[in-house]
Amino acid sequence: MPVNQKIKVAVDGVVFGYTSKDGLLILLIKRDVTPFKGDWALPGGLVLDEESLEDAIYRELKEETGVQINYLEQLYSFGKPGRDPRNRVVSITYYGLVKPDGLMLNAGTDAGDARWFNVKNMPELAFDHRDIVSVALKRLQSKIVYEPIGFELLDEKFPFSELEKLYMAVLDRPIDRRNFKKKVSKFGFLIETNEKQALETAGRPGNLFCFDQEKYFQLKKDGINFEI
Amino acid sequence: MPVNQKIKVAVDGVVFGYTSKDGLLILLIKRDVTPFKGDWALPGGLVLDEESLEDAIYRELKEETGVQINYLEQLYSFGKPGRDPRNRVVSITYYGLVKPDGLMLNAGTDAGDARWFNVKNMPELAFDHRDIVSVALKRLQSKIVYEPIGFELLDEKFPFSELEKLYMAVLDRPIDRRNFKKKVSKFGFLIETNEKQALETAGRPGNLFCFDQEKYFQLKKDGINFEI
DNA sequence: TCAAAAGTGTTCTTGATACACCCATGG
DNA sequence: CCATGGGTGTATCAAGAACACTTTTGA
Repeated sequence: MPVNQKIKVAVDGVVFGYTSKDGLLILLIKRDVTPFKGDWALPGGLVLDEESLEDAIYRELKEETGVQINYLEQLYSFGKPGRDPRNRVVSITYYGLVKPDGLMLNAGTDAGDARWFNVKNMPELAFDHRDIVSVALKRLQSKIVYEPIGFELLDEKFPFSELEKLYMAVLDRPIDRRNFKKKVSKFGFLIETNEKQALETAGRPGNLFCFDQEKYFQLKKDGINFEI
Repeated sequence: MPVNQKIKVAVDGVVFGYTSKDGLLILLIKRDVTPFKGDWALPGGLVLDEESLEDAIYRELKEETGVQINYLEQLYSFGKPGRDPRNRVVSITYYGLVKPDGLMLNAGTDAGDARWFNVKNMPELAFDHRDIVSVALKRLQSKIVYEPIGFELLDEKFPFSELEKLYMAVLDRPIDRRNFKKKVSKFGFLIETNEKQALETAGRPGNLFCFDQEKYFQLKKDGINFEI
């Protein structure tokens, strides 16, 4: 039994954001140390001896980017020898979702080099972070059709078209507006408010909706399952 | 940056088997060291400095149980401080499937204390292994309905009723034989042979079927998705 | 000849898909 | 009054669910 194991444990986070203007976004930081100095990478770092994995990823995200996470879930663990050229590092990765009002960076301490990139227009990434992003994107795509995590990427109140465009951006395919509305409405956790969208552009303003989390959890507990 | 991190990295495996006689089975080993000496636990152990996580779990399963794994997939990583009373251990867990002809234990070196238990009749487990099994079972249940991993729990040739009973055992609910057969047959990767089941009991013997892996991968590549 | 398990089709209901015109607003 | 984007309903088709009797074998 090797008690003198040399493996280190890290956490890394794939944080997604969304705006209809910029599409599906991912949060990266610019490395200021070797290896891969100057390259972009996922936020993350080593786990402290006494903190849980979740605490570690929240701490790293706060320190390095200052974003406010709405949803976080463990993704996968990467541990191939050689993925970090310095030491053997096993990284437990998470993916998170941020609402548009939390996209503002630099609220943290040393977030000077954090930036959002459109997922279709990412730079080269350090380590095996490209693989991690790829797994995260697939997970997001498959999860968003059977749990309403899409709402965690929108403001509290949003026009219906935002939800629709978000799904198109994440799933990367067209969606029929009428069928989509029928499906989503059927579940009953979408509340229509009396307010209307504030426009910056021409076009008819849409009604604002919000997500009824209470009702969703109730439905989920009763065993009703959401599927888009 | 803490370079003197004290966390250890382990792998643990939830290995499922199935026979129509005994139902859905899980592989446990009896601990012969403290802590939890004499209790049952999942097979697993610390990862060696130079081996991949997958190599580690295969090695541990072989050393501790000698089973022959047909399917293996990473499950989840558990890392709460205190889950192991001795040291901080982060465990990357896997779940695996074994065909009935690989159920034989003791082919390994020191597998004297490995045993199969029906999932509905497990003993108390060491550490947080009960939680791990619970996650694995949910994963198996959700995976078996959209990927044909069920075939990895049956012999090469099997009567159709075995497949049906397996699904009932895993999903823990009744299934209509005719509807199930229609669904499964529709995909076209189920081959009917001319052979008939050898009976130990009364009743009409069923035709034997086998799973066409080639065809399945072809269909999958073409983007056809299986769902029971 | 009885008990046990396998084999097989049809009907009905529900959900999925395809599709086009009118409405409210800003410029 | 025109351009832009939001809002809405129906008809067709496919898949899912419910359901019972006949056949083959061992005892």
